Amino acid sequence: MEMNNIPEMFQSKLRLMIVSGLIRQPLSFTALKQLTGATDGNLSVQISKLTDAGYIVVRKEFSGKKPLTTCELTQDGRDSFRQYVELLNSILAGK
Amino acid sequence: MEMNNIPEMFQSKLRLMIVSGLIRQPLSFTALKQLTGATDGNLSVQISKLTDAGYIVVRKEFSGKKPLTTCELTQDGRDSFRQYVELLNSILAGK
DNA sequence: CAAAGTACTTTATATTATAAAGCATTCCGG
DNA sequence: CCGGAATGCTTTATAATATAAAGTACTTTG
Repeated sequence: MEMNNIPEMFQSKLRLMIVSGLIRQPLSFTALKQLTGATDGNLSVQISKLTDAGYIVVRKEFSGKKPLTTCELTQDGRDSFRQYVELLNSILAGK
Repeated sequence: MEMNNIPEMFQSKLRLMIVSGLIRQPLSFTALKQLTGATDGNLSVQISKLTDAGYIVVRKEFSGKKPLTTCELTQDGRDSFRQYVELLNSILAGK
């Protein structure tokens, strides 16, 4: 069935939450942590995977003397998410 | 006596160790930590003081995804240290 | 069904910074 | 001279991220 089309990247709740959070605007690592309630390590890993997949881009800078990591959805990530939702919609509609 | 001429910056063993360590070449935060055995917090604070005093400069960058802090002696810091040693020499020599 | 492979999560540790708290020293006034 | 106030250094805790190792779960396969 269509289920096989579900992209790897959306088969994790945490990654789904990250992408969902980024739909409206870019968010910092800290903001994503609060939003998702994930542990530092897990969040870091999943951000890396989304980055490797080209779904998000990460910008690193120093805010004063401390590191600041900001995540933003790419057009590709946005499109993939939209397609994924459409897929679910069509499945719901009985295919 | 001459003792009053001892610069503020050299009245702390840790700062003295930091400056001493930097005489030969720049060192990273981590290297200074190993060299001095200081705690992170203390080292960070004393590096800030030396920076504010213009004795060292700090460069911050990302080494991969992690922050890397490198400290280097300024000409001013080097000169001050030299003067300080000279002062001690003269005191030792009986003024 | 057991063994193996995969993937996600947690935990510990690494890099630094800041803030708060603890200590020690010096300096004052009485 | 004694009891505080003022200073300054140090430690401790916590914050911002990353990586590696260990734990857990699910899935695939013989």
